[in-house]
Amino acid sequence: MAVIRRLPKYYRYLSDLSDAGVTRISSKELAMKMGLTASQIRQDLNCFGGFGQQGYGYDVANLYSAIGEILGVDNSYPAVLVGCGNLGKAIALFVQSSQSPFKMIAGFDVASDLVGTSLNSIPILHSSEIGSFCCKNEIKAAFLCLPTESTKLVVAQLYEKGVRYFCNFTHYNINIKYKDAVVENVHITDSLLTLCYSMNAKNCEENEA
Amino acid sequence: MAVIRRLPKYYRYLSDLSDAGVTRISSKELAMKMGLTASQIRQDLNCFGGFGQQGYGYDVANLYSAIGEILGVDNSYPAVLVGCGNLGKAIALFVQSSQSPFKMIAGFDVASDLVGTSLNSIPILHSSEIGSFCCKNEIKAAFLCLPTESTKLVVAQLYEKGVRYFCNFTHYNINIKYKDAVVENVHITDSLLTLCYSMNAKNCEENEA
DNA sequence: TAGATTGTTAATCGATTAACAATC
DNA sequence: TAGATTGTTAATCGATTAACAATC
Repeated sequence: MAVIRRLPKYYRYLSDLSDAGVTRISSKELAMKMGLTASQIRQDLNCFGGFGQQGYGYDVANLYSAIGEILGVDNSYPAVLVGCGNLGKAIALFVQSSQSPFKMIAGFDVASDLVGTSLNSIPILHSSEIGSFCCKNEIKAAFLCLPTESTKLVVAQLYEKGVRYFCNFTHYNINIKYKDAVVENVHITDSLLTLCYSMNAKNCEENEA
Repeated sequence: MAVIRRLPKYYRYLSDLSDAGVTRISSKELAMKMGLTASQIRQDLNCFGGFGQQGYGYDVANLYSAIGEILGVDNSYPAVLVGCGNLGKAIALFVQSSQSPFKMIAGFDVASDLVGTSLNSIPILHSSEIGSFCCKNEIKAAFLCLPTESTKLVVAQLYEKGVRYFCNFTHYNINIKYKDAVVENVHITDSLLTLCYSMNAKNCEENEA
């Protein structure tokens, strides 16, 4: 649902507003800040209940905590990182630093110079231990930052042990085989090529003129 | 347009098929592999011309190179990286390694222990030089991997020197102020919270039962 | 009371799916 | 010719926008 994908954005903007000391905001103002329409914001927020007040607007602190609760930001789901290269490292630090709803409790890799070391206090184990580790620790979520070629096998192991939530930076399409897996794909290559398309289209325009 | 966002995906899958030695494919088969409908694929591809052949399907090599041309993958746009921390580093290597349409020619940072070093042969300069560097090298595209707080100022400098294409990993909303900037936002925090929402929603379901 | 702004319904728009004639 | 599969049109679905009555 498109609304749900916008909730984290609302949450971010409300956090900023709150930090800036703003206590109330109208859908119109928020729309301008976010680049949406006021109508859409009212429609979106009403999916989850009447948070606003006619003639007044929305109470920033109220709305912020309400959306936080809908998203479940106060959770601390234990998660694992598979692939501890540059991207994996960045993601791990990312997950640890911001008040994230995930707690990275282990990293996995096959590189012998990484196994046994740690990533900002997260231990890096050998990938052969993924299955037993996830089983023992009742892991539900995994971050996949490994090469696409190795992903199929890793996902099979994770799924078998009950992992159903994936933040997937690889190009392996998890949902084809595992219909009930919940997957957030982050395909940086696709963003790159989309940007490239725009530059290319612009070029063509200019050449025509 | 939704179709354009799918082009990079088609391109990826066709590349894989080509590597696997597949020479032709029907919309039906491709749909299954990609998790789309055959109808959608035919509709999408027809936006750019009749690449298929009735009764036969699509020629993989043909379609691959046609989409590559539409995307403009053979370009090599010079680009800069702003923010050379863990994420920036991962992105830089990313852009360099895969046959990417961008060529990262410089990185910028304010950290004195980074300035003067290099990132896989890309020189890291001090952020104060961004403007003059981009001007001199006619840079059109920038990758933003710096803290959100510093981004406003950096974008102002880049925009002033003619940069109009941004791959933005920060939470600064470029298009609010710069309407004609073309921006690909990659908001990992949002993906994280969306995933969290799903886990949370599942939990609630279970508690109700 | 008057002004502001929401909640909510209706209208519009765009994207996806279904169907089928065209054609290889 | 018969079978397969596209190109393309029409139908459906969902999401966005506009409008306005309700109400603080």
